[in-house]
Parts: sequence; structure tokens; C-alpha cells
Amino acid sequence: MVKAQQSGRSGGSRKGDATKLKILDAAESLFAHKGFDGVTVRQITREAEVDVALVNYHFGTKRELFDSVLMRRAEVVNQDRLDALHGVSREAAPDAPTVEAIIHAFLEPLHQRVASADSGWKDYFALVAQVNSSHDWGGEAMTRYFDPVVRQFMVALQQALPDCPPENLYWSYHFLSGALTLSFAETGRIDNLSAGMCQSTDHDALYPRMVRYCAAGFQALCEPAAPQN
Amino acid sequence: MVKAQQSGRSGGSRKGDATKLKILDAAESLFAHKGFDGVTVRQITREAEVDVALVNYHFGTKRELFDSVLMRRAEVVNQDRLDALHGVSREAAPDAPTVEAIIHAFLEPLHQRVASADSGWKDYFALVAQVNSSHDWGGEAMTRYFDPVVRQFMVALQQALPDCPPENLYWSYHFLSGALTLSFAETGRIDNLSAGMCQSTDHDALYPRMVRYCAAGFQALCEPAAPQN
DNA sequence: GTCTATAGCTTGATAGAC
DNA sequence: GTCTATCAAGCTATAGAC
Repeated sequence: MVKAQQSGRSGGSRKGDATKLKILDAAESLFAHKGFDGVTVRQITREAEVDVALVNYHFGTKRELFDSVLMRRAEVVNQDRLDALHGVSREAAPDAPTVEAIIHAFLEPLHQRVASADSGWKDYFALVAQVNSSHDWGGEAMTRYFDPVVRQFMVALQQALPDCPPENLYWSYHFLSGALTLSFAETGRIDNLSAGMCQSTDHDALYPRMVRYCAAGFQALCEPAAPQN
Repeated sequence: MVKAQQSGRSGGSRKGDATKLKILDAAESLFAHKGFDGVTVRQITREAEVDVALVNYHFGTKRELFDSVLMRRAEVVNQDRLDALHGVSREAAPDAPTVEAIIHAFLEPLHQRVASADSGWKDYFALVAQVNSSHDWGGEAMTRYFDPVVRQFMVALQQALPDCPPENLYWSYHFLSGALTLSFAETGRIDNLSAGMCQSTDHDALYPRMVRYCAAGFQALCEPAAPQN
């Protein structure tokens, strides 16, 4: 199988780059709303206004296109998170940053991106929510795309909570991950449940509550009375 | 469109009942692992060892079959939860039960079912996790199947935390819901992240930590210093 | 209730012309 | 890089025989 040649000077824009972007954007939006199997390659290319065959030329199989969609913004998120973590570490030095500050460094980059006008990021997080909850490849995919950076956050959290049993830190992160991905998926369920008092899309209401809720959870699992092995 | 006649004395088992059960079980397992669009009716009937046409006869369309799968165990969960809620309310009377007791009443029925040998329940919770995270119909479906009972829990929680702003209770429940559905989906991500120290399938480790984490989150959002409107 | 047979489409993927 | 044309396979849904 021959892959598209990106070739040429780095950063240079060959003719096909605009096509690749249009395909990625259309695929992101459609996958986010209907899932991998709920979308056909033909729908994607129709939405992108390019020819069907170009998916195969630029990305390979449908599955490889899906992976490209996931990868594109994962790299941005990971870099943002590392920058934020280094920021709060520098501010707190020589002490370790607080739990709340670390959680803030982990979540704030997402909050920023979603609050921007770019609807691509909303689609992306809706997609990540589905991947994270997928029994069959959720574990594998999230580990691959995000966990290298998550590991660095776990180290920081252990320093902030030196007496916390490591397994309780992992479980705490796991709960945060569930709350986080569901929140950014904007499913509208909380709108229904609360009869409109709360709204999935109201990230200004969501964000401080999520940070506080999760920080309290971490701390509760790090107290001496918390469940041990 | 003609629906299958269940007819006859209630509780009586007509010939087709075994077929219906085989279809429901196979559909539950396949939908849980591959999602609605990732499964074909033919795969379901092959797994169930029944004829293709019988799905149409007993359930109608593929989507109606999916709804039947969701409905079957939702009714059991809802009844279990109500019984548990009434139980803790009775024990605490005339006081309101504690937050932790109410959360326990909400989660324990799931824990019991998953800890049983029946793999059907594991499949079911993996399926619910996917539905809950679905941007397009997660909100609608969860509201329909589970929120009538969730509302009764919200009332009990408000009584346990009378000074808590209602919107903070809704957000807290929302975070719990994300943690809960992800946990019961058993994606194996925490296994990878923790290098085997924690396991998705270890519900005895998961359960007490989830209750404590979420109870602490609820309480943190009900303190005077918590985010307000 | 169950099964055979089939209508009418759509799918992912790609070979080959330009 | 892009597009036309096509393939073999699979799909949902159902009419009608038993």
C-alpha cells in the first residue's frame, strides 16, 4: 500500500494539503456525531466536497483516516497540557503545586479550546468521549494517544499527595477521566434532567465545578481513612 | 407494521419466547462490543442461531431491537435503585439519609449485578456507557430510560444537603454519571496506565473508591465556598 | 413462528485514465 | 493529485410458503 508523499520542504504546502484538511475536518465532524461505523467514506467525501478515491490516496483505509483524526488534535492537547503543568510547577517551586493547580493544568487547555469559536474542537471532544467509553478499543486508543502525558501528571500528583496510595491516585484519575469526557461530549442530558437549569454547553458553569469536584475526590481518596488494598 | 403478538395468559411462555431471548442476548453482547452501527442484523441472528427474518417479526427494525435491549435491564436497574433508596430512607428516618448512603443506594445495585456471574450485565453496562457518551442521542436515551428514577435521587440528595444550590447538585450528579458509566464499561485503560496495579474488572477495589470520591465531590460543591451562579 | 428467497441498495477499496 | 468506473461483498427489510 503506497502512502501519500508529503515530501518537499518542511512546512511547505503542496497541492493536496487543502484536500487533506477538508477530509480531516469532515471526518472529524461526522465521526463525532455518528461514530466510526455510523459514517461512510462516501458521506465524508461528500461533506468535504472532494472525490471518494482521495481518502484512499491521502490516508489509506477508513480506519487509518480515523486514527489520523484522533492524532491531529491529541498532539495539540498533549503539548498544551505539558506547558500548563510546567507553568504551575514553576510557580509553586520549590514546593510541589497543589492538587487543584495540577488538575487545573490538566483541564484548562481543553476548556480554552472548547471556549474558542472553532467547532472542530467541540467535535473532537465528542469523538474522544465515544472512544474513551468504547469497551473494545477505548483502553488501547486512549492509552496510545493521551497516557504518555497523563503519566507525567500522575507523577506530579503523587508529589502533591506523597502519602496517597498510588492505586488510589489511579482510580481518582479514572473517575476524573469519566467526568471529563462526558462533560465535553455535550450530550444535553443534564439540560433535560435539570429542566434547563444547567446546560451542557455552559462551560463557564461547568469548569470550576468540575475542578472542585475532582480535587475533592482526589483528596478524599488520599486520607488515612480512604479505602486501602 | 405488525408487531409480534405476545398474547395469552400473562407470564405464560409461548413458543417464540425462547427465540426472543436468544436474539436479545446476542444483540446485547454484540452492540456492547461494537456499537449500534458496528453490528449487522445478520451477525446477531447468526450468534443467536436463529433465522434473520425473526428479528423483524419479533422486534421490528434494527433500531427497535436496540431499544428493546436497552429497556430490558433498565427496568430492573430502576426497580433495584428505588428499593435501595427506600431502604436507606427507612433506616435513617426520621432524619434524611447521608449523601454517602444515597450514593450507595444508587450504585450498589449495579455493583451487585456486575459482580454476579451473568456476563449479560457486563455487556449491558458497556452498552450504556456508549449510549451515555453519544453526542447525538446520549442525552435523549439516558433521560428516557434512567432519569425518572434519577429525579427521585435528586430529591433525596437535596434533602440530605438542604443548603446546596440545586444546580451544583445536578452538576455533581453529572460527574458521578461520567465516572460511573466509564467504570462499568471495563475498557482496560486503567490497567495500562497503572501498569497492572489497578484493574478495570476489579469491582471490589473500584466500588468503595467510587462512592467515596463522588460523595466528597458532592460535599465540596455544597460548601459555602463552592462555585455559585 | 419459522424459514426461503429476493429486491433494491450501499459499502470499502482500487485500477487505470488524465 | 484528481477523477471515472467498477467490483465483489454485504446490507436491511419483507413477501410469501410452510
